[in-house]
Amino acid sequence: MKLQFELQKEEKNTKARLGTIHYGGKIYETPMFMPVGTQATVKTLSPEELKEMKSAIILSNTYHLWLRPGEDIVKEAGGLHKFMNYDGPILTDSGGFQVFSLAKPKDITEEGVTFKNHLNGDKLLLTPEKSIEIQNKLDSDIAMSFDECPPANASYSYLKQSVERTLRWAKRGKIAHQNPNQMLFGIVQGGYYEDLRKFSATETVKLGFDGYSIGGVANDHESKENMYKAFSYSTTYLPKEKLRYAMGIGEPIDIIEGVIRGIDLFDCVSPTRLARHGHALTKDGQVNLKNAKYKKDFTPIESDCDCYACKNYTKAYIKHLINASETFGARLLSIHNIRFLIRLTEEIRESIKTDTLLEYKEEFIKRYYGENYGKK
RNA sequence: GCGGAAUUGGUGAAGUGGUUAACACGCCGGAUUGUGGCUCCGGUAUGCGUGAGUUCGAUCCUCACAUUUCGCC
Repeated sequence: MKLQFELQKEEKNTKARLGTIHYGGKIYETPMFMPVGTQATVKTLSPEELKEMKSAIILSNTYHLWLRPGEDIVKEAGGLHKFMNYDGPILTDSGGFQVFSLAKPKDITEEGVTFKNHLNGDKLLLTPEKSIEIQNKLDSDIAMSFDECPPANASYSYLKQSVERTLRWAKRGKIAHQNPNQMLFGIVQGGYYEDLRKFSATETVKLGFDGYSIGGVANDHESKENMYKAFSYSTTYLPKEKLRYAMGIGEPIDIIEGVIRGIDLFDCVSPTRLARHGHALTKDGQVNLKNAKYKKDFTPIESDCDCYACKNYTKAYIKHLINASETFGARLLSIHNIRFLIRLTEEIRESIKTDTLLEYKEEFIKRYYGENYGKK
């Protein structure tokens, strides 16, 4: 059962889009936030809990499942859905991000990327063909092309040759792709250079993919403007009828700005990572529950939130769990933070329906950042 | 009662006769954007039991006292 995307509406004042994803007899709406479950689990959460918070697509990772337990074991289990008991759509990242996080530039060749297995030190070679083969066996619903995700400070000349190589890798991956039930996305790179993004997007589109990802946008912590430009430079050259996915993007404001620039899908580790470190996302900004001022705060994280954590537990209790390193605290905060981002996309979709996304953005910023927005 | 040992921050403790008293935990903050890592980065004793003395200078040396602790009667 291959996933189907339908574009439903474009907002009047921005490039924002409303869409539907048909999958397994169910309909999901875009723009959408996708929780990350690198090792075939969204850390601390069960699939039932994810459904309860209206999560749809979740992510998993080729590199990690390749190393452990191994793609053949997942295949023998009946594929990733059966293995982890998740019947919603699953997207797998190709291992491209691990090129960024684990490999050194000299480990990257035309053939592929040499990694040092972070579990035991073994030397491993991941190629576009291998990445696709693994994803075929995992039987995810959306596979990613194997790309190079260069660092934010990469030079123009490096990015240019990197973009060209990622294009050649995309072509090789497409040839290797064998799973008719699985979508395959191409990835647009090119840093913050308009001509490189344009080249990368148009050439990737020529190869013909089921959807398009925008990569290399989540590793610059200096300039949000650059990130937003990279969104625009990419989506401008992508076909309207296909899904667009901003890889690794998940700060609330970045999701809003991404939607405004025509992006449909977002994923990010931040809701679960922040949760494990004691932080809660709220409409009034990020809250650090480790702060002493919450010691006697017997109110929920957000009184108007419909999540399991907010309906049943107080900040003081969750703070205590986090301070005591109890995993239930991380679970409650993960539930809240993911639900927060999903609720954000629900509100974004409502404002696209009424063509009021820009007003929504202004109100969101005013409340989330107060007077300080832009001064950071 | 006699003899010995000890006394450094919230805790466990290192240390030196001379600019800012190590380290760890805790505590107080901050970070975190296609997740190796409950991780990373800051801050946290104007003072080294009390008093007196020696010395240019003492947490460090001397004496007294207090407290704790061990052994003996």
